[in-house]
Amino acid sequence: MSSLTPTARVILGMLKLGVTTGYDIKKVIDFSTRFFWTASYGQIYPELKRLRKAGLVRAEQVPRGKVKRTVYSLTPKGERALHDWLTDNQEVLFEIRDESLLRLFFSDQLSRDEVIANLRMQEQIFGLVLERFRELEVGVKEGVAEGRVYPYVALQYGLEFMTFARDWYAEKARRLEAGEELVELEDDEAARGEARLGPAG
Amino acid sequence: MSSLTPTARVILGMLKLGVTTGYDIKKVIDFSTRFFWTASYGQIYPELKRLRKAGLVRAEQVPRGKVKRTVYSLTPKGERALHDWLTDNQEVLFEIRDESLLRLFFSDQLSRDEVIANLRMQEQIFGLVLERFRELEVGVKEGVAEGRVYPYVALQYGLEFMTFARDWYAEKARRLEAGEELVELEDDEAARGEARLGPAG
DNA sequence: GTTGGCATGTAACTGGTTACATGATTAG
DNA sequence: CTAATCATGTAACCAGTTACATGCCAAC
Repeated sequence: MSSLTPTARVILGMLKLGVTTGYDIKKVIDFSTRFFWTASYGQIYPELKRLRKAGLVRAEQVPRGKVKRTVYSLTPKGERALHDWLTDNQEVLFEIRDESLLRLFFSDQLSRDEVIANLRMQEQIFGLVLERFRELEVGVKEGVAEGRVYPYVALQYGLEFMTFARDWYAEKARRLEAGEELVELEDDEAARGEARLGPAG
Repeated sequence: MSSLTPTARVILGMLKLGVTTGYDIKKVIDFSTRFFWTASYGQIYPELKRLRKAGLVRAEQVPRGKVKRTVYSLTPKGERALHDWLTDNQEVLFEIRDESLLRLFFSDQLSRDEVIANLRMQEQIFGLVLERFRELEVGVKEGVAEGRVYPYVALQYGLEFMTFARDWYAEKARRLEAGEELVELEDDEAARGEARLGPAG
């Protein structure tokens, strides 16, 4: 398996895309991968130094005027490490931390109106993110002609996912507002016993 | 905004559902919220003690035989904190960390076959998770009749999301295998310049 | 002249995982 | 008798965020 630290992965990838300084890497992350992969200065700068010590990147001082500025690039070893990671299919990391889902999970504690409010809020949040993605789309699509196809493909995933999530919450909210149940019990017995069964205790 | 730590949120929610020991909380998390909210013993036990000091939960020694065993329950203050958090809509946390998306993002560095392999792998992984969710479905659905509706609703979200993700990767893989492009350029000029434009550098 | 962006960095902290340790009980 | 599971906990570590600090440069 790849021995690169999480932050090293974005860094090497960004260097390969021609992003050269720690500052720029952070900037590019913040309008591209940020929705599924972030990094802060507090990680990027130390990691660049570690990568340099490990021989995966080389550093060059290229000051702009009197502002010191370190330009990084991949060494052959770094290129190899990047490629190895990109093609390594042992255990791929996938993590979601979604507080709204956790709240949904516990929503039997809430009144119908409270649940509706939460669902509508989620609909709105995902809608806003979707809008942000749409704004990105133009710029990212321009990159396609220059060979940066996959950032656009990844963005498509984001657009579709956000659309799915927004619509899912909207639909559940709509049903609750219409007085429908979110879950229909198939079995008649349980269906007759409907309504106000409190949780276990 | 809610001042509960991330781990405190699941704990209070689980206590309200009638899960009483640190051990049980961990067990229940591991087959329910784990896909969008985890916690380890290293967090749960210390957090239970903190919550007790803060007066949100009370602890009672209920040994089973000679095995010491601490049963926790919510105090009125804890109930209030839980409800406040569940209805607090200031800034809700949503985080994804998806390495496969990051790799997709950088996939212009890879050959078509390598990309296909990655996409197929993702399809498979999401398919497996989907199966796991389907296995959970029966048990979780039984809870609905006892008033635990929303765990099942949350699971529905999971099922639909996994289906979406699996199919998305499958479709992209299919297209690449069929020799289609993942992105059609609208503009003719760029379309003629197709193929092998390396990234920026 | 002052705001904002370029550029780099560090220290303190938080949140979380992993591995380890202990010991009782139950099921086979 | 022994493996699995119940039950609790800690220490070491890792990853990551936030806030702070510095100083130059360009634009208004």
